[in-house]
Amino acid sequence: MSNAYNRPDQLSPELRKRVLDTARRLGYPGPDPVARSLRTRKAGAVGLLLTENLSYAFRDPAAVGFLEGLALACEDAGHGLLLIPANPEHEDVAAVHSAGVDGFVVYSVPDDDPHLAAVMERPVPAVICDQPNLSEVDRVGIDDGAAIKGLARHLIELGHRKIGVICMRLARTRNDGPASSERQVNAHFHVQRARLAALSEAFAEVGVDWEQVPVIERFDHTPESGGSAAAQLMELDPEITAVMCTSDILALGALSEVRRQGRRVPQDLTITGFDGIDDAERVGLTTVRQPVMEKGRAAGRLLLDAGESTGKPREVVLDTQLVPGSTAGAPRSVEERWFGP
Amino acid sequence: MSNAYNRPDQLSPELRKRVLDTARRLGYPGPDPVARSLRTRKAGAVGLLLTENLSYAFRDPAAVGFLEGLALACEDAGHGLLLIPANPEHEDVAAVHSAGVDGFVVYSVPDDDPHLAAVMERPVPAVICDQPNLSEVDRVGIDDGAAIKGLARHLIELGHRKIGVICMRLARTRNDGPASSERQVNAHFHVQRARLAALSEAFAEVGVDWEQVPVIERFDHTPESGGSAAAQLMELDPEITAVMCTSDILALGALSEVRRQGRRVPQDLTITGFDGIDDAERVGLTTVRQPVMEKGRAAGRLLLDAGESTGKPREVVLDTQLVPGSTAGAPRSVEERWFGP
DNA sequence: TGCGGGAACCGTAACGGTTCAGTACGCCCA
DNA sequence: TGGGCGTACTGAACCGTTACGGTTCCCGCA
Repeated sequence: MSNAYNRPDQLSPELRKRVLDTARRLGYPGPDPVARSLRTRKAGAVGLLLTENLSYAFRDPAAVGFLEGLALACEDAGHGLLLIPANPEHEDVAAVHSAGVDGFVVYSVPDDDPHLAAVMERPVPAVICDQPNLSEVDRVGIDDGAAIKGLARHLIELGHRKIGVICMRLARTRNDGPASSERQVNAHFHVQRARLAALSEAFAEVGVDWEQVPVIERFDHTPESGGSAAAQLMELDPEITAVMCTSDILALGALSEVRRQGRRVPQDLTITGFDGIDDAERVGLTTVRQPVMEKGRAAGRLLLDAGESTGKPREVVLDTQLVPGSTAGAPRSVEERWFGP
Repeated sequence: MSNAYNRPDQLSPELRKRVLDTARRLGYPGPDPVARSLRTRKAGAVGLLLTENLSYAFRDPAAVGFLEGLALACEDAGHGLLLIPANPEHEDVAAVHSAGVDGFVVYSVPDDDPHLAAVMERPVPAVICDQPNLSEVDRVGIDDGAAIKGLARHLIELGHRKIGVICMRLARTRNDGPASSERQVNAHFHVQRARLAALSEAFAEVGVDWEQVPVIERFDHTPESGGSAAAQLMELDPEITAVMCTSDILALGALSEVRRQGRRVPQDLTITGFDGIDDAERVGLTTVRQPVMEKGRAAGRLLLDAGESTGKPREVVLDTQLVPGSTAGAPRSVEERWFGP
């Protein structure tokens, strides 16, 4: 029976035909994939866990790019891609437990996420993308620190010393407003933590005290968040000459809010992003491009490649690229700001 | 054992704790989801079949919107969403056979797609979105004919009588160029067939002979395709005053090609799209908006709602909306075109 | 003390396929 | 003619779980 479907060469064509005909006559719908999976211990699918509502993943261009790459890798290997419904609000891990997959890709979740813990308990391989940075799991990411340091040095060369920062959520608890340096250091999102730490280092090199640099945190990753954060930042410290955002989405929001207030970019204020999404490049945002699609593909390949033998976890670090757009320029002195150039 | 994990109320907390402790000590990783699925006959996942490479789905904004809605519906029901690797080039339906899912959503595939046939053979429910229009399966879609007729009447009122059409692929075989009316009528993509038929009807009402209307088909659904098709159309019949495209992606490509050639839109040429994607509304394209996200959500709900009892298939038809943008205007007469207004 | 009844617990039979050992049979050659 | 061999096919065990019915145990009541 099994042979008739799966190994045509193992039995005579005539018998095979007879078996198949009979099966059809009896209304047999073909081998049950679940039973097969049970026996062969292969599900033919990869699970994807992300920290946000599933629908969010389709709104964020960076996430969509990642998904595209991952889907590509899965397709190449003939595997399905199972999106796991892990609502960050309900701590319901059942979906992770009941996912019939050969492995997990974990995309950008906080290090204390219960869903992540559930994934780690499952006896299947996992690859973590971006964050968290667990030492015992395969990982794909970029050098967040080096990437944003390049951007920081760019602004420093332009002459900026008084900056403000807008960052994404630092923990699972909502905190829309200034992020204390303690909160920054203890952030549960490794990527944000690394970027902030790198910024602090870069500016320390030119004598800027990080404690004096306002860092505004936003829970929701939307342009609106970026806009309101920019407003808050300018009110908090009108002296700042540059706003560095840890994502393009936030930066685009900030850009439009700043312009709405009548300030010119970059003459009055410099704004930078991070990611290199299409819309950012379209409007000329100064940012860092990271290969989001390639990241997804690398994650998929890492998971599906048999080379699981080596004891220590593998790590793929992809290159990034500084994109000098038109939203960064030299800061104007205070005199210039008041009396013109 | 099973009870300890799944029905805490069926046994004393003390025993439950003992069982769980022992299980942990023995390195038991928790119930196996595949075995559970086999026993309970529930996979907790919905399969999605689309006609294109998986990665395409993440490039087309309309498809992304659909995915978002579908993911939302799945999430609400606690189901996963399995993207099935159905490469349209290889006719390998194994992936459909080995998908452990409770049902399928089929999105916009040709009526002769072997993957679709494989889905129909599986003893699980299915919902078809957009196309094809099989009589025995639940369906979600829009009234393509009525929608594009509205657009056609809009152009007719403006005075257009000589139009050209750019449409998406009509069959699984590549045909980049004019589509004979026979090919139009026999198109394997119901949506395209319906739209072309409706256009022909609408223009017949004002005495336009459809045989004289050039219809350019493009296999790839990209702006580049739209651009080259527009060029071909203008060369084929320089007299046309309007280009109607069956998608926004094609229309945006056509728009930029037409402008590149130095013609003004809508003064020299009217261009229309279909779908209502963000970019289209951003540039003011005259088009028809369809609720893509809602479509995904409706498909998911239809599949997951238990109301499977009724004998005949259910059908959800969503509303569309004419979006009069700035790319449609009154045609200029031949004199005007040559000698100015 | 005996009995009814309910709660707690346990054993076992599917679920549907794959795999592999084992059997039957035909054929060749000594 | 009989032994050996290879091929075609069959049957049974196993994958890990859940559902279900049976058994035990304990308590209350007559």
